[in-house]
Amino acid sequence: MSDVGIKDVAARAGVSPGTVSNVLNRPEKVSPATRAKVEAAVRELGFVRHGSASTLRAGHSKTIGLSVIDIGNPFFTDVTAGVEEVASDLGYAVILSNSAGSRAKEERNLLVLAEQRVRGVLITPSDEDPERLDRLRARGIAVVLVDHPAHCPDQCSVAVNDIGGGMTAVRHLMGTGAKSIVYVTGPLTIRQCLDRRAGAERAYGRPLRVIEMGAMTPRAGQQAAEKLLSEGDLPDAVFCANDLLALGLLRGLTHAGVRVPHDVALIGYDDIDFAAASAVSLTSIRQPTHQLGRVATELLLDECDNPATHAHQQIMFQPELVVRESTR
Amino acid sequence: MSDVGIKDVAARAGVSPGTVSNVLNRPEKVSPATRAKVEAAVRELGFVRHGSASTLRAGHSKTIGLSVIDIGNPFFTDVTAGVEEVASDLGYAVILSNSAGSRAKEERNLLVLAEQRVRGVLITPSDEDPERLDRLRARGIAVVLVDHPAHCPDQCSVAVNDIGGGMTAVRHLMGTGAKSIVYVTGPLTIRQCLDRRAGAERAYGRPLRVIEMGAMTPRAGQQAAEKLLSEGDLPDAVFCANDLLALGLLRGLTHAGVRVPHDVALIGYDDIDFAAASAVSLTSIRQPTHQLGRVATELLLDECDNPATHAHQQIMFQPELVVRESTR
DNA sequence: GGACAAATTTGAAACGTTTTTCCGGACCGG
DNA sequence: CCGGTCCGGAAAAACGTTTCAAATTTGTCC
Repeated sequence: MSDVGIKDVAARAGVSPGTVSNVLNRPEKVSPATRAKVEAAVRELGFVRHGSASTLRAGHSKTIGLSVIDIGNPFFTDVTAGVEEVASDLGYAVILSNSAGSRAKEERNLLVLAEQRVRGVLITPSDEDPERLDRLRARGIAVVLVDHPAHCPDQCSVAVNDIGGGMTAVRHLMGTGAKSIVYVTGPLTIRQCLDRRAGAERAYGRPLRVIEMGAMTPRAGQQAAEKLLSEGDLPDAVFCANDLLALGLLRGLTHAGVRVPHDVALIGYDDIDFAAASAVSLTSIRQPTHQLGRVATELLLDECDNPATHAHQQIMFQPELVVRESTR
Repeated sequence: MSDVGIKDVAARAGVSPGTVSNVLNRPEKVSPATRAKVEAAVRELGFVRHGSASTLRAGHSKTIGLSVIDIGNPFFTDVTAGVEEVASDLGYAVILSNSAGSRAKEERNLLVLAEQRVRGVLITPSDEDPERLDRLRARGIAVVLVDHPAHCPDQCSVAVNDIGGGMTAVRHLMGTGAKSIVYVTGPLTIRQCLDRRAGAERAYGRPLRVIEMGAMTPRAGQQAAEKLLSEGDLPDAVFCANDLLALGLLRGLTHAGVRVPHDVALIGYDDIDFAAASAVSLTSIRQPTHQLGRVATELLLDECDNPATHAHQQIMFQPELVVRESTR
């Protein structure tokens, strides 16, 4: 039942295998009459093309790889959803790999992708080292950087302006009258955290008081609240490097009897779904996550399907302020 | 640079292609000396096996498919993370497809998976119709049902006891002294929502007052709060079919000045990360989501790699009550 | 009606592995 | 020292497509 090949279809339709292949791949090259015959045979026999054979002979596959840093983070989930949408529409399969913050795992995953002969790879690199990616590209696998600006103009990238986002956040806080502002962040080895701080300080005009946590989770946010409270003098406002931190912080402050936004204003980053749903809804910097995934995939597939006309682009989206209760 | 094949390696190592293949696939069949030579050649030439050629000849691939209903839902995200972990460990690639609740899209995705000749498929079916899956299995593609009990004993499935979970939830609420309880749910066409209600009513001893929403999102939860408030008499407790609904409801109630848990106790379902982080932390029914993904993948790969000894299993996990502030 | 061009279709040779059969030599006991 | 066994490695035949040149049919124009 399973082993219906192109030859069986050919026999059934009374044509040669080559013609069947043409019907499958260049329908316009074959006369309507035979095309109909072949399509009927395909349907009757339940023929399904053998992707591997096709890939082997044609030299390229219908799959792309997606390598993210943390599939559990709603940010990446949204990106992934966007990627899957576009890829699926164009008949591409998406091979998902999660580097889980481990450089070694990322490396292993890229090897698997190379073995699968993916057409291209979408990746949010876990560090700045471009060497692994250059190796992929040397293999003829297109690479598009996601949420990371390209380091050179010979490749595509899709990112969001984190410096601008940081500026917007702090400008908004100052607009509500905040004088003293604290920046609560994840590891400052992460480019996003760094850039957001840089933007924030540019708007602030001088260095910010920084609380750096080891992770960017609700739990870490709650710990940050304790730290903030134990340090004594409360700031007028807090800028968190992402919403998970902000939600945890919000909970920690509320518990200690600190009222948000009355005592302390609070702004997050990412505008994940839960930002609007928390007890005090969270002002945040919205990133076009879904769009990020979609555009990155479109760029990648354009590079694959139209290598001749493809022009590499480094796209930078602008984030957007979403004002809610936590800063009102 | 890219096109180093097994022959090139063979030439370099001074052996035949067949021997290289043996080193790659059955290292124990080849003498240590030649194995070392071949491995050196592989390293020097940067050889990467051509997965498609391998699949074509060997008749089976190193990929599995994962078809989920909504990649945006933290529940599925956790499952996906578990799947990816196990698959990646065993050298399998995961092709992700998101049916987004659409039967047609699910069907298209399954076709793509069939073309890719995946070894097996993990699927949370979007409806009860087993026909599509039987077709896959007729093709020799193993299928494991995720978060859905198998309808017949000739296949594997991994699910969580939703009836038991519903019972646990309502028993807990009654234990805190609640007399009147409302069930806030998503569409009752969804098996999970139905089962949870069934369990809840079994514990309650009579039909529950039900508020059925069109979606299972925070927004829908907030609308449910409005509905609840407009209907006048507040219950002692509310059981929500998932945490997203519960978080939205919590926000809606809090806004209206209703105190949780003092005026109304509240329990959710899933125990997503944000349940612990909300302003009033949420009591919930925890499902072993990550485990669900892991075990399902282990079953699938066992079925693929040891077809002889494999015994189909229908695994049913028990959910677990996590008590937090919203019911204290 | 014939000649030439265009449009279709054919047939066979790849693509890079795995697998199976087969062969030469090393090793063993008698 | 001989015959039989084993073991490691070689050679060649698949696997199911796509592709390309060649062959055939169809169509056009005088």
